[in-house]
Amino acid sequence: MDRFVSTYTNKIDAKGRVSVPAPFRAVLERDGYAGGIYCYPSLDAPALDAGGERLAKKIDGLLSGLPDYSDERDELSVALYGDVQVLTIDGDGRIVLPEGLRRHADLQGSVTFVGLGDKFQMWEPGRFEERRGAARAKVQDHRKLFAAGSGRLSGDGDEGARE
Amino acid sequence: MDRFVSTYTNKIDAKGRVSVPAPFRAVLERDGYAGGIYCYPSLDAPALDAGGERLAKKIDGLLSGLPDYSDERDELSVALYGDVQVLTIDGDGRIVLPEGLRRHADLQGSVTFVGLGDKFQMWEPGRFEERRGAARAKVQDHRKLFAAGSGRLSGDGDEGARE
DNA sequence: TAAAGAACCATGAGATCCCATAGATGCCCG
DNA sequence: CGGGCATCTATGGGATCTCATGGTTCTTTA
Repeated sequence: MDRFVSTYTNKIDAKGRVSVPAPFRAVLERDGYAGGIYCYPSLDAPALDAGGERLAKKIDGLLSGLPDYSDERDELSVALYGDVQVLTIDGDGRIVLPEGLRRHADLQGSVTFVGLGDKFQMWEPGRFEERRGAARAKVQDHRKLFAAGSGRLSGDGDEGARE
Repeated sequence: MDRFVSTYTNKIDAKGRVSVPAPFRAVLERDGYAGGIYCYPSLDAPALDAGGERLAKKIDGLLSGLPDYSDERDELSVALYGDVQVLTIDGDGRIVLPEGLRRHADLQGSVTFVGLGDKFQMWEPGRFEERRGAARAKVQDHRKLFAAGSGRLSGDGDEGARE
């Protein structure tokens, strides 16, 4: 199991600490954990993106596709690297969320960790519920496309009882 | 054949544990069991979908068509990965159903496991009977389409029993 | 030296493991 | 052919371990 999966909600304590869900920590270690996780504001959502080495490499990969010194690359570099913070995980599996990041995602009392495969996001729990609803609706819309392609993800419903 | 087949009903004990039917466990092992089964709410039924590595790869496949770091991918990931839970099977072949999943399928005293080939579903026994009845009626209507497998309709029990 | 940050300890709830029982099945050997 | 033994599965309960969380102490630095 080497991907971030599922969602967990943990509390932020008085000092701004939050426990990273244990399953996520396990993934990070397998991912070549180098003392800290990479974290930055999501480009298109009031949330934070985070991940380990694999995520960092992926960002590198995106940039390497663009010519050096191009405007596009500069812009993307700033967008992707500019706001990145390396958060260290303490002995008890907790991170401290810096003020800036917390503000972007509007995090206060607690944080919802959402696995997205090779990275995860941190959301304000209420906001995340909205987003989750939208995401589910979208999956419904696209189900036919999925079904046509690589097979049925979830062909349940009335056919569920077939044998 | 390593497909999930037939239906079984097992009890949920006081701690929320349920035995995964032994034949299903056998299939999971052949499927490259990696420490846990993937489980998520069915999109359009009060049931849970579950499976092993093959199912996980299928989900990966759905997303692999979308570009990294696109809004769309993030959004779909939330629904596809965010709702997934990895349930570990203990030494006695049991899993624990988390509260959220149990609620979606309205599971209380016992669970009906339904094999669907690549994956299986978990239903509240009563609800499943309703579905099964409806499905049978439907199949009767379209009998000719299934002419080749005419004998199978009522033979679920026997069929499933052999492995 | 005061304030901030990092490492360390404490604890309760929940999850996991291990053992015990019982019913069912199949097999061996008489 | 039949009795009994071994096995496997589902299920229950107790012991143990993990994790999230809160608090305290030590370090660093301004």
